Amino acid sequence: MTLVAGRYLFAPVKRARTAPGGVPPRRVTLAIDLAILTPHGRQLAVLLRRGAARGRDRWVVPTGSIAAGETLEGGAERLARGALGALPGWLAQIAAISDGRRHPLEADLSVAFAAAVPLGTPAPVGGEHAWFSTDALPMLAARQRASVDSAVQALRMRMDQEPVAFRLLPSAFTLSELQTVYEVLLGRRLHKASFRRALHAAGVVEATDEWRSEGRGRPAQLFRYSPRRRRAGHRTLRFELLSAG
Amino acid sequence: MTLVAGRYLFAPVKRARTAPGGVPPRRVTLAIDLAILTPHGRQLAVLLRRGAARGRDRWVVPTGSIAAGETLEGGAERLARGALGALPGWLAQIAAISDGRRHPLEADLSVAFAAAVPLGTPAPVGGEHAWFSTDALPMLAARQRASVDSAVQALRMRMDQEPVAFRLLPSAFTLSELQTVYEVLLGRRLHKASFRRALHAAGVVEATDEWRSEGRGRPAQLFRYSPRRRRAGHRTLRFELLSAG
DNA sequence: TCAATAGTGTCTGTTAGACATTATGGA
DNA sequence: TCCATAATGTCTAACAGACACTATTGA
Repeated sequence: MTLVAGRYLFAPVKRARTAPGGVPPRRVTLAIDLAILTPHGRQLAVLLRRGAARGRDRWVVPTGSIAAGETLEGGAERLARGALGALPGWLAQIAAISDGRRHPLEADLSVAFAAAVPLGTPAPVGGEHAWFSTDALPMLAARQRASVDSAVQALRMRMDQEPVAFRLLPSAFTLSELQTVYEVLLGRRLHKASFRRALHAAGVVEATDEWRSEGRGRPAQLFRYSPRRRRAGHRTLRFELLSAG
Repeated sequence: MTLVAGRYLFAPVKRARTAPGGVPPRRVTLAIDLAILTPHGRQLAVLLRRGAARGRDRWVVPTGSIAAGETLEGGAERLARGALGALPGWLAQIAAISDGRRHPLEADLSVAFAAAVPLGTPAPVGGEHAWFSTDALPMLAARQRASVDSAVQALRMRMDQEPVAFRLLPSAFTLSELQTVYEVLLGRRLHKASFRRALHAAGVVEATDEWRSEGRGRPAQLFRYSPRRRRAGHRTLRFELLSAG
C-alpha cells in the first residue's frame, strides 16, 4: 500500500509494450481525490472546498492530477499541502474508482486517498474550505461521494492495524478524547473502566505531567501515544461479522 | 470498493475538463494485475503464467488492460476467466501501484486485484499456468511481486470482514480444512476445540449429512457456509497490533 | 492391534462489561 | 453546597486455551 518515494512514475524513455493479445495498455485520464478526515462531535468530518459554483452552493473533495515524475502518494501529499498548508498525520491510498459516475475533472479513473488530521484542526482561512459532518454531506459529484464513503470505511477497518485513532488527535490528549475517537470509529459506546484497562494492558500510551481543565469537573491528565516495542500480539478469531451475509 | 456493474468506464462524449489550476487530468497507461490465490499446504499459492521467455524461466501474474466501456472490475473478471475458465469465488480490488518499478506491460499505473479460488483447483491444462507457493515465488517483475504481496496481505486483513476463508474452500468442506485455512491466514496454529466452539457460537456453518474418509482416521463430516442472519456482533477493542510502532 | 484423525467434555486463567466508589474541580 | 467529570476498585459472566477423553476408520 505504501508507495516507494523517489521513484519516477513515468520513466521518460520507456514505451508502452503491447500485451500478449496485441492490445497496448489503455490510456486513461487520472485524478486523485483526497478525503481529509477529522473527529467532529460524535461523527467524522471531511474537509471540502467550494466548487466552481454554477449559482448554487457546490462543494468538491480536494482533487487534482499528477505531475510528470510524481507518484500517486506524492500527488496526494501535494493536494494535502494545498488544502491544509501542512502534511496530514496519516495518509493512505484507499481505492481506484472508475464506474463512469460524475467527477469534477471528468477523469476516467480517480484514485481515492484518505487523510487524518487532529481534532480541532481549523479549516484554512479564506472561506474556500469548510468541515462537513460525514452524516450530513452536501451535494457532491457521485464519484467523490463514493471516495468519501470509502475513506471513512477504510479508516474504520484499519484502526486495529495502524494507529489511525492517534492521528485524529493532537500529540497530547485526554483519555476521554481518545475514548470518544474510538467510539466514533467503532460506532458504539465503550465502558470507561474497560477502555482504560485495555489501554494500560497494551501499553500504547504514556502519561505526561500535564493536566487540562475544561468547564466543570475534575481536570484530566494528558497522555501521549507511545508504542512500546512488545511482542506482536497474535490475532484472534472473529466470526461475528461473517454472519451478516 | 465494489464497482457498479453495467456502467461505462469511458463515456465517449465526455471531454477531459481542465482542473482549477489549468492542468488537465494526466493521461497514463493502465494495466490490471490479478493475483489468484488458493490454499496450498500451510501456505497460500498464486497462479502464474509462463511469460514471454527470453531463454530463462520467466513467470508473470495474469495481466492485461481494459477494453472501451469496461470497468476495472470487469477487466479483472475477464482476466480471471482467461486464466481459470471461470469466475473466482471472491474478487476484490487491492491497490493502485505506480512506483515506476518494472511491469510486463510497462504500464504507468497498475491496479492490483486479488481473487480466491477453492482448495484443490487445478492449474489450467496446457502447461501455461502453474501454482507457486507465495513463500517461494520465482522471479517476477518488481511491481507484480508487490501486487502479489499486497493481495496476500489484504486477504489476511479482510478475513474478519468478509467470508474470504470460505471462498478458499469448495462449497462443502471439513472443519479441519476450514481450520487449516484460518491457520494459514492468521499465520498461527489454533486449538481444535476452541475453533469449533467459536464456529458453533457464531453460527456461520451448517452440517450436511455427508461424510468424507481420507486415508486413515475417522471420517469427517462435511459442512457448508451458512451465514444465518444475526444481530451484527459488535467490534471489540484491539490495541495489540498498535504497540509495534 | 495400533495408528491416525474426528469430535466432545471439562477445567482454569483471562478479560469484557457492569457497578460502585473516590477524587477534584467549577458553578 | 451541589454537580459534573476523572479515575479506580471489585464482582461476574463469557471466553480462550489446555487437557483429557471417546469415536471411527485404515493399515
